[in-house]
Amino acid sequence: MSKTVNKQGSTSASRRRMQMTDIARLAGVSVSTVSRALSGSELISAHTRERIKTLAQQFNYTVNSVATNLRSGVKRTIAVVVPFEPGSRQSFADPFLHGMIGSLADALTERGYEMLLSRTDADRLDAVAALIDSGRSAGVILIGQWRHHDQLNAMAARGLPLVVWGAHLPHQDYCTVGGDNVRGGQLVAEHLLAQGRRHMVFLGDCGLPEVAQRYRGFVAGLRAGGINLPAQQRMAVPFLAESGRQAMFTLIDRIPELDAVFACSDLLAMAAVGALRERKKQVPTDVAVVGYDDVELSAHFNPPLSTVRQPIHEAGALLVGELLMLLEGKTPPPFVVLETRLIVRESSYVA
Amino acid sequence: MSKTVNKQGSTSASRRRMQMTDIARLAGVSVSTVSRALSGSELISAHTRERIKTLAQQFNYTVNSVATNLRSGVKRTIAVVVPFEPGSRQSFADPFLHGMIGSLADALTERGYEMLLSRTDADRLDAVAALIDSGRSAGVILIGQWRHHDQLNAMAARGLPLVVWGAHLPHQDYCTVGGDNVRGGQLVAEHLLAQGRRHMVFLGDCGLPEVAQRYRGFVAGLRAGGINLPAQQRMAVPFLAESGRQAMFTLIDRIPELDAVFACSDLLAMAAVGALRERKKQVPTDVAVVGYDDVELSAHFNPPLSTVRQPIHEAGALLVGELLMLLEGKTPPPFVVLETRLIVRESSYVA
DNA sequence: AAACTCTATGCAATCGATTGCAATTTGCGT
DNA sequence: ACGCAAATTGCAATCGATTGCATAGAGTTT
Repeated sequence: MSKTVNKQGSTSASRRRMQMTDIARLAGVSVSTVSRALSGSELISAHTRERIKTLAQQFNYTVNSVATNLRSGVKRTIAVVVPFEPGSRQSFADPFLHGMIGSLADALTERGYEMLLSRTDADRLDAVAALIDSGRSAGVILIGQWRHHDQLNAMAARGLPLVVWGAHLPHQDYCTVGGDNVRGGQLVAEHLLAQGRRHMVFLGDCGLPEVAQRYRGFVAGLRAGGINLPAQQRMAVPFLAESGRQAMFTLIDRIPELDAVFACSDLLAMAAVGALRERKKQVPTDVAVVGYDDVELSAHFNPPLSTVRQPIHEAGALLVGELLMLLEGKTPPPFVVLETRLIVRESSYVA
Repeated sequence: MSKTVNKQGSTSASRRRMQMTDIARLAGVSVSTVSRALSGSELISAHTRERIKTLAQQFNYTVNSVATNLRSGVKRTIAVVVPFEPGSRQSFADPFLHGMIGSLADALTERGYEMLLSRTDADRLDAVAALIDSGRSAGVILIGQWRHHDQLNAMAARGLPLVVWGAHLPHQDYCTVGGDNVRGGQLVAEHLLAQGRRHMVFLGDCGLPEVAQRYRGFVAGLRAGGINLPAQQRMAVPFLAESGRQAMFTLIDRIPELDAVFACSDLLAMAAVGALRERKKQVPTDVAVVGYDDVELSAHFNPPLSTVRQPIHEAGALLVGELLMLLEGKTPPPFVVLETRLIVRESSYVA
């Protein structure tokens, strides 16, 4: 016969899944034996073990991990939570998030964990706790702390296994991994000053801790060079290309002598370049642009984008590592600040 | 007191999770009553029900969905599988995938499902079956069929609830949702011909069904305009920016009279623009570039990128809808081909 | 006050696996 | 052939919930 026949001989609709009892019956042994054989227990004779394993494979049987979890209490699912701004769900669009998710997916797969991806309203972080309380996941990795430092502290106080990608803040009871945002902002300031720029603007919402730190570093760096950044040279924009573009138009009109833009994400920086181009400003000749994150596309942008690199890959591995430590009852470092480098490309450099 | 105390009064390490028996004891009723009260059953008096719900909230109790699933047999987790090319894990980097994942996340959340995100070696798709067989997820949404049409057919024959984003192929037993790739390629051909372009190149790996269809449409469109596309004007590149860049260099050297590029993804198109720029070719004046997907960034690229729009949002909703139909035992349409539009922007249009 | 509805709650089996302990089989010495 | 240890395998309790059926009260009718 060339065509294999459905083992249940059923009509395609109602196929009951194989389960351990079925295999046990087929092998003529008890479920205990099957369970032990499939988990490779030495208690079962090598011969029986192989026979059962083969049988299971033939019938496409895989142990039901839901039942296993229930019985053994071990969960191998980690929730990765990506908050979005209430109102617009759009924040998922930032390529930085994708890089982060990819690197977390890698790190989790490597350690044998599954990844439950969950988008949550940034204002309803209690849903995060429910992911753990309901047993759906063993722990949570949250990307960005947004405006909810206190809520996160409360969750940590409840002992929820939680690690956060974000800024290190004072009075912080939860674990964070993040870049050195202050230093990042400072590096950009120094670079732009060295390029002879004097009239800068900052794109980013300082309501978010990471952005606030970048801003602080930037302002401090400028001040050290004898330059002030008046409030009207800053615009609080969400991480959305269109918002960045609009904000940029406003700033161009407001500050005619504008010669440099520091955007707190590469996405915003790209949008800024677009807006400048529409207003016939040359990048970098007229206006230098620096972004943040160093997403993959930045190197291929036109012109290639100067930016502050966030070590995404390292971050993913660290976040996962720390969460697993928490789950094992160990105490990970309360915060890790990763090294941050400025990558100068053509968008801010005139030879 | 300002600091809240852990309900269990435990040392942070070993906190046993609340469970239904605890709530039952606290309320002085049986677990059955708690179960019914929390699920809002009319069998329980309104008064008791409210009392129990309040209690549960106070103690941060959420029913353990693992146990619920086991007992009720209903699973509310869907696996989304993103294959990567064996060898390089990089294919996750394509922004189109992120858009797709985002839209699936939305559609699933809306319908009350969780999303298990899984990266799998494109050559080991049997892992996909295991996701279902092991009960980790109720069904699978696979992004792209890659080179595994037959394996997918086999899985469908086994009755696995599976829907695929990709091309509609002959002899296909699994459900697909995809764009009209042939038409897409054809639209690009017509557009480029109308722009007076004559020396085109195609970037993309025709080993993948979707790409092959785009290529077919493109070639057909060119032929209708009296132009041939010799094999050496095509390069099989994976969906990676750097590969696109290198391929483009090769093609520029190989075809001096080159005046148009059709890349089978926006990512490749952007990389192509970068390579052209490095070789001092103006886009679109010297060379027109058209991409595929219309990812969010394309509109903000420099120059804004002409591209074929794939209706990602609609696709996500459809994929989820069809999978849920399968799970309910209904029969969804075997394939859906979504309308495909050419978006002309500056990268291929000279006024 | 007995008989009979309802309403609200509890008992116990069940989902599909794991695992400590008991039971059976096998092998070997004498 | 008998006894005993070692090697296998099976029984039954368990994980945390759900749900059909039984039952205890409250209220109504006669």
